[in-house]
Order: sequence, then structure tokens, then C-alpha cells
Amino acid sequence: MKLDKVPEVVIQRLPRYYRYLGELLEEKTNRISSMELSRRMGLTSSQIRQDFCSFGEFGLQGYGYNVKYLREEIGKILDLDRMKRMIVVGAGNLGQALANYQFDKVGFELIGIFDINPRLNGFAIRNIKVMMMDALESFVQENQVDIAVLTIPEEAALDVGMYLEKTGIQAIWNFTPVDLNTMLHICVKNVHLDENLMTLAYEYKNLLKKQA
Amino acid sequence: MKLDKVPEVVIQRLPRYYRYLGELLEEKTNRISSMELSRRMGLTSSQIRQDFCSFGEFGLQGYGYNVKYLREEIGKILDLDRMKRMIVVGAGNLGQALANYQFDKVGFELIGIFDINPRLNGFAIRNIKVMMMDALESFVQENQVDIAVLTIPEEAALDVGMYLEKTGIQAIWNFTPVDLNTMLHICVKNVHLDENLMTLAYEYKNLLKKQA
DNA sequence: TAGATTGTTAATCGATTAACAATC
DNA sequence: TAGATTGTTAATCGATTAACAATC
Repeated sequence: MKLDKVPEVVIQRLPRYYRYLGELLEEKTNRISSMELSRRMGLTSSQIRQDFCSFGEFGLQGYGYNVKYLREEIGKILDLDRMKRMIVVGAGNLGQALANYQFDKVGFELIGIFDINPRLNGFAIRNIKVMMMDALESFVQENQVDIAVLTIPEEAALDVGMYLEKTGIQAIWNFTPVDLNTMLHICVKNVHLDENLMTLAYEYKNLLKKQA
Repeated sequence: MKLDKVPEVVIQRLPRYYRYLGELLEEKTNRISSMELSRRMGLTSSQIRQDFCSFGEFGLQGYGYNVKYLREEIGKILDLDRMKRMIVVGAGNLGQALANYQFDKVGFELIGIFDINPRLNGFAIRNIKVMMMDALESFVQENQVDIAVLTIPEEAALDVGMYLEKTGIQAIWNFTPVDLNTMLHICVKNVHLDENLMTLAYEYKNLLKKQA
């Protein structure tokens, strides 16, 4: 039963399946049952079969799933094969850290870094020199840019976000604490680290309470 | 109807409520209705009332919610008041970036940074010198450490995670791509940046498809 | 063929939305 | 008092789990 639209919750789980299947491949395992995979991942086998069913039929009765094939299919759904071109906007600590990350494996290639601080002008990270923000517009016109990683201070987030949208960039990976997705019409994924840490604080409190 | 256990999904939303209520406070708004808040946040008013109801009664019929009071109560639930002591393990790009972050606002104080690279020994970030890993055990014994931020390479993640658990640290904010929560018995929050980026790739693909 | 395991339907569980009596 | 808005119950929706016929 191949659905037209894969449910959002399933999409959220795909990268994790992709990683586990990659690990299996490294262990030279070329087939796996939903039961065995469920044990490894801490899910139910029902959920795994239901998830895979939502975007196609990848298994074989009495056999299980072919690891390599299943992994490739998930990669296709997530569009990991096609290279996307990425720039980092905001070359502070976090921006530099992300610029050093190896996102090539998941299909992202870093082609530019931008900042407003003149002292960073020309400073190179992985052979890519930091450019000034006023050079961004022409850069986007001359180079196809798929996605901008936004690592600037909160105060500038909305302005720069709207500016990026205006240049024609259609996806933003947003590390500022501003909910840009509700304000822009392009594709935005928020990473709110502070919110994540707050939920950890809650869980930690509960752990301590249980021990007391 | 105050529930014994606040549902996980509600907890995930609390930091966002906390942030919006903080913004309202800065605008000197001291009361808000579920209807008005729902407009701002892009939720339904029903959900907001249902969420708040799950951990108490904070509103007043015909009036709405007192912004300052509601925010404080959410802060208490998340345990943001009590200061937690935090160390960063792995002083690479990401570790340094996080060490520079201001997490004091949400109740976390950085008290130590650790790495295995001797060249970083003594290098200071925000007045905190990087220490070598072999000094970690005695450091934990002499200082109460609540949480470790784990920003080390994937290969070392499991070993160091188990080591941290053994020292008595009870919470890990895990930035490695390893699912430590399934392997350790302490409180672990995973931040899998690569997985997050993969779901952005999926959404971006769909956006392009819609336009074609 | 017999055993194993999928794909899929049905049952359950939980979360969101709608509705409205209670009450400020 | 009249209007507004909560707290809460009921209805709906969606996601997870259970079960099993189909089939390799």
C-alpha cells in the first residue's frame, strides 16, 4: 500500500533507519528481518513494517529486507544522492563549527561562508574564504545556492532571513532562536538548541526526583 | 485536571511557550488569552488550554493568563531556576562553540572543558581552561557535575559515554551520531544534526517538486 | 513442502480539535 | 449584569500495536 504522502513522523525516523542500515552494511550483513532490526533500534517490528510499507514494498516474505537495497531506497526518498549547494551565513563559533562538519555524506556541499565582521574577511575554513555580507546577493546570482545555514545573533535573524528569501534561496537551516518557519514562505528547519537543553533539564529533574 | 504525568509532547512544547511568554513580557504585556497566544504561535487555542491544563490551572475565566506567572510556572516545571553544573567533553569546533554559548539563562553553568589533545591543554574559553581527559575523574569527585556535553568523534562516543556514566554524571547532552540513550541508564538527550539536515533535504526536495 | 516473515487489515492507544458549561 | 474566556468533556483524527492471511 504505497501512500501518496509519507507521514511526517515516518520521515523523521528515516535518517535513523538509514544510519542503522549503514552500520549493518559495514558489518557485511546483507539481509535483516523487521524483528531483528526492531531489537537493535528499540522499536516494534510492527512499526518498522508499517513505516516501510508507507512508501513501497521493499521486503520479501519469509526472507526479510535486503539491507543495501532498502538503504538506497531510503536515501532516494530523502534525496541524499543529489548534491545540494550550501552556504553558511554567520561565521561565529557555531558557524565555523558547522562549516567544518562533513555534510557531504548526506548530500550537502559547502560553497560559501558569509559574515559582517570585516576582521573575518578572507579568513578561510576548509579552503573557503569568508566573504562579506554585501557580496552575498551577487554570489547567489552567480552560483546556484540551495540552502543557507543561519548562525547569526538573534537580533539579526528575521532581517537576514527575509533577505535570504529575497535573494531566491529556498531553504534555511536555522540555528537562531527565532521561529523563521512561521515568518517565511520557503523551507525552514529550526534547530533550537536552547529548547532542547531545557527539555533535558526537565528529564534530569525527574531522574533526581525518582532517586530521592 | 492536574495530571500526574505531563505528556511528553507537552514537555517538548514548553520551552517554546516559555520563549513566547518572555517576548510578551518584554513588550510589557501582562495578560494574554489562549486565542491571542494561539495566533502568535501558530497553534490552536484548544491545544494551548489543553497543554496548560495538563499541569495545573493557571488562567482565569473571562480574563486569560497572567504572562509573568504562567512563564514562571513553566520555568519551574522545566527546572530552569536551579543552577546545573555542566562540563564540555571534546573541545573541537563544536565543543568550543557550545562552550561559548550562553546557557546560563536556562540554568546551566559551564565549569569545565575536557579533551585528549595535549595541544589544547590550558587553552581557555570564557576563563575556563581546557583540561586533559585523565583529570576528569578527580574533577568530578571534587566538583558536583550535573551534565556533560558530549562533542567528541563518533568512534569514541560509546567508550566515553560509559566512562562518564561510571564517574557518576547523570545526564549527557549528546552531539555524537551514536544513540547513547539506548545504551546508557542515565539521562541522555541526543542532538543528531545530520539527521535533522536529512529531513530538511526531504522537505526541500518536495518544495522543488511542487514548483516543477 | 514447511517455516519464516512480509504486507496489510483491524484494534488500540494517544493526541488534537470542537464544544460548552462554569465562572470571572 | 453581560461578555469573555477558561477548564474540561466529548468527538475526531492519526499513530502505534496486534494479528494473520499471503507468499516467498
